[in-house]
Amino acid sequence: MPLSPKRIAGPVRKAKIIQSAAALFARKGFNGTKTREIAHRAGVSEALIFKHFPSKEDLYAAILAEESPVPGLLSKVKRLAEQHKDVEVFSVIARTVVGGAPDSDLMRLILFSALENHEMSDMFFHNHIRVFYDFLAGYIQQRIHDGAFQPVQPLIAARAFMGMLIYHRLLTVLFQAQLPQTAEDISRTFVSLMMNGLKLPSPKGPVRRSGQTHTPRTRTARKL
Amino acid sequence: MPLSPKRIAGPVRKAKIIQSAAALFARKGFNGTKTREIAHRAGVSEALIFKHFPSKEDLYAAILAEESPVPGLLSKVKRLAEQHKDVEVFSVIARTVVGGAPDSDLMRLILFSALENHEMSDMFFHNHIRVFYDFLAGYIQQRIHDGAFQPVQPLIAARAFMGMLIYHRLLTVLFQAQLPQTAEDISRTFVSLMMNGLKLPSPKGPVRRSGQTHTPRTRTARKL
DNA sequence: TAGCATGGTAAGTGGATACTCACTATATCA
DNA sequence: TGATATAGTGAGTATCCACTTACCATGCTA
Repeated sequence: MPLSPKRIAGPVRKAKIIQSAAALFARKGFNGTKTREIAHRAGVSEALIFKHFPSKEDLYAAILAEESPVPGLLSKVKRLAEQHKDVEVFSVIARTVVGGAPDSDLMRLILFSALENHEMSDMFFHNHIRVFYDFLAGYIQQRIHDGAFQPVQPLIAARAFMGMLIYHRLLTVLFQAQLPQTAEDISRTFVSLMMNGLKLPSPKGPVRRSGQTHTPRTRTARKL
Repeated sequence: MPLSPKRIAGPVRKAKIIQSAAALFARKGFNGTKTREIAHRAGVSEALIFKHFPSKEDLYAAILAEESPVPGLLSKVKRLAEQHKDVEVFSVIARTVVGGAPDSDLMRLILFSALENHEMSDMFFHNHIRVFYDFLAGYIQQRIHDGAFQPVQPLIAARAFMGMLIYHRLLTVLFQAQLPQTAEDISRTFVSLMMNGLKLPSPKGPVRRSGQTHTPRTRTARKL
């Protein structure tokens, strides 16, 4: 071993360990990842990990507490929402998610922690996912009130849209089930479906067996 | 120990072991589940597990090879599809998924195996999920050809619809994020959004910036 | 009812794994 | 320049865990 290539400031090492561990936890889960591997990947001894984190659990928690892509997206979307740019609102969200956020590591990390039910996962849900839905549902509700969208349950509609996007990510991340189209085309189709879906219903429209009744403002016949 | 409460036929024991193991693998994943726990839950000794399965891996594979809810649903849907009952086709799928299939254990099992990338998960994807998509996409394509739906990419549309449903299940299974509405109402909203989304676009319709151009057959004005 | 296949277990075993201990190396600065 | 705090490690250790071995128990049938 040469003279002294090592010895880095504490916080830097700590960050490096977190980064290495995150990559491994994302690929193999908490139980599947060994502290020895983390140490090796971070280029340090196993003992050093325990100088920085009391236990493997604590290291895991530190990772999940790191930042998420949600706040950034949310503020961007809010600006568009204020201007009632419906299509833009949905497009930005779609492009962000279909285009790769959250990245596959974060996606796997969240899934793993939810499945293994680490408490941090509830935190993630409440602080990030939930906040986002509440906003999106609120926006949809407002636009229904404005007469721009048909009266649907806003939370369900929000979930439906996010479902298209996240599930698409899920299939690509978990099963490498890519689609032949470009991310841009896929986003556009999702947005198009959603915007059409939210438009006021046509007369011989779909499933209106019970629940909220609502007289469409304009009506027209349509072939088939 | 009393006289002889035990000694059950081989295949029955084996099934019991599979069942116990499935419940545990679903809750804690492959690495998180110990053979000792499986034995305890099945009410047998650890050694007996290894009489039935050469290894823990083999036991896991046996579980994933068990049947899935897909084929049953698929045949039901096919019948409706032949009659071009669009709304019914989507409704049956929606009710089945929102109503609880796959059950939460199976859902978790699939997710875990996908994350831990067990080969069985690829098999599951190809034999069950994929088959289902191909059918649904085929159906959508046919209805587009019939002039009943607007021309979208069928695979993307199929993924969008299944996304709404499965993601909804995912949130309830992973985060206990229930919605206040009944399963029936939720299904109806999903179907309604999808059917509207697939209808031929209105003139000042959404996002039509590029890609497939298509002159709508009938057109009507709609307020806002 | 002897013999045998089958159902079942207690008690290991060897290798892995999270975490510790005792210690060395390097930087900082009074 | 040495006192002190900080960065770092090799070599454990106790425990756990998948799997094995050697053995007992029970039902079946010739």
